[in-house]
Amino acid sequence: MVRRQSELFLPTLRDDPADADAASHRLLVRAGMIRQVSAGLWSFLPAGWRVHERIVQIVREEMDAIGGQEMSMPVLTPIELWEKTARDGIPELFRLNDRAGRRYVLAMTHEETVTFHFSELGSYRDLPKILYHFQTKGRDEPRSRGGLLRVREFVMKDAYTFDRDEAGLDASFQKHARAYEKVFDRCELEVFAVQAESGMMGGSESIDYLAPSGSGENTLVTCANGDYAADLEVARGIPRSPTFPERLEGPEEIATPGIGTIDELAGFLGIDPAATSKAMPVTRDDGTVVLSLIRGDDRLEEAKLAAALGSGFRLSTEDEIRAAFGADPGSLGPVGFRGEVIADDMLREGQFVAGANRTGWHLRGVEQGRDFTARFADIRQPVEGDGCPACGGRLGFQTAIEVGHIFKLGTTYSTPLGATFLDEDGVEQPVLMGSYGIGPGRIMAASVEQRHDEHGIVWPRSIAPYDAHVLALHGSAPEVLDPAVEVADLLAGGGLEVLLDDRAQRPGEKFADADLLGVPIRITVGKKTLDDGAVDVRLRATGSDDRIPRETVLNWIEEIE
RNA sequence: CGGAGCGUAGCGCAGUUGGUAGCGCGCUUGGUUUGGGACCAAGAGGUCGAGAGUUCGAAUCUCUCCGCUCCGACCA
Repeated sequence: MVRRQSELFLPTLRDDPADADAASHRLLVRAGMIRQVSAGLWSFLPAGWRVHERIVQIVREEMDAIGGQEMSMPVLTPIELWEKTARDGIPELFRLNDRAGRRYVLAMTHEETVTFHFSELGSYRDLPKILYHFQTKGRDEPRSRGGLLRVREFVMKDAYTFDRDEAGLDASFQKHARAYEKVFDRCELEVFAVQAESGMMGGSESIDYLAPSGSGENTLVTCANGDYAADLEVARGIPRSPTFPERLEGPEEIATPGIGTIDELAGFLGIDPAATSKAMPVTRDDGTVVLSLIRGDDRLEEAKLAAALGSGFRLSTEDEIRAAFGADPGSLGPVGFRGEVIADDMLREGQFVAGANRTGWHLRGVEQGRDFTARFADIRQPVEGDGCPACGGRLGFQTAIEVGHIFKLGTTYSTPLGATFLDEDGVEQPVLMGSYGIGPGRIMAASVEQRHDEHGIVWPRSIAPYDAHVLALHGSAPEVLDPAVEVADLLAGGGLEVLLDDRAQRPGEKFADADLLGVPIRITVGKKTLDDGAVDVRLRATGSDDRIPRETVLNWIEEIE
């Protein structure tokens, strides 16, 4: 197909939009692909939608390849379904009423709906199944940002699997993991598959797909050796070993007047900050105060603590702290504390300085087991340069975008929604489910983040808005436009999607717009070369130029592929 | 929801002690141009985010509200 640029709705901008920070935000807006309607609400303009739909098609093909069946479920969902799974209280749910006062939500995901439908099946003979759809999701995000990076309404491909047993669920899960790898390969997107938190989805196992990016919401932790990749929230790093002072037979009180921070404490005592401990009291949702304890030079990873506690929590208030410890924050420690202590694994070995639970006093030589007992877990946040848990190499951090996430849900949804089947023995069993999401808009943004230069976007062929961009310099002049149309038709006849810049604009503006839009192959038709019957072809990715006879352009393109 | 900032033409911005709104880009018309965002000339385009107040007079001062951005909290 040939699209004439003079007809295309493609409002490119010469300047960056004022509030755009992320490269993808900046360039997608400038290239005339997306426009903002309101906070977190974006329209895709024609060229941008073509990219989106090409990604959608790749996802569709890979889903179909693993036996997925495409369907469609409504965005508007009666709230009763969400009440059954106790997800009606999620703050991100958009809620609304119809004229009769019936209550609805805008689906933020479709586990409830798909499981509701699945209940119509009832036999082990119906299993397994893979159902999926592309549908708009609504999420009342407290803070949308960065163009397409985090939005309040977006299209997601969500797939759901139904299996009779763990082995089946595992097989379904692995199929999706492989399909996702293929999707990202085909989109030429660099993506790391990492273990992740299951968050509000529940379930046992999940894999997050993170695309390294100049801008994003996740921090990807990787080892240079390629042995390890994880999201910062679950990553495990091995910090340096502390330099401990001489061992003491028992804890020894020491006055530390006015000292509140670890740096002050370590400086005052003349010791390694890593030989101190930091006490961070938190209050569980049920109101009990728990003491979380980490090494003095570490930071608490709240996601890990939440997982270890198995409940929500918040930092304790000063009043709660005084009531529980009888001391001010800054002098707290595990020795003598009557409540639960959860300590970081790094405190298992050695003697540390800890607060004495007496304002202005600390204890030296505190060791676990002898002086206090605690439950140990990995609750520290890794830092760059930590040792890799797999190989001992150095860990590095990268900003990343979450482009997909797959979950083993088990019976989390099937039980409350009554999705069961009868096995061969006529026994009713809950079906085991998995759920698998991928965001085409985020893939689009991540691709731009990974592939752009100072002039604009550099799309991979697979998801580019067009395969080839034919520029007719002196566009309105028939002696140039006619051969340009010929070239465009030739390419289209060879199966390419072609954008023909037939506008009357000056050459420089056409080149600049072409660079911005980022179509992989550019063919320039101008007076300069037409005398020789030639055109110039340039690859956006490499900037390489070739001058070739215009009738052989298609062969040239086939050759380079 | 906390902190910071910004709302003036399609986009990017200026507007001093309050006196009735401007610049660049873009757009329209005519002309000269045309291989990396041309030039000349003539034009069109604004409830100055909204409301209330102070004032003879408000883009400008006061109050309230709304919207948007960034940081944090949050995040299937």
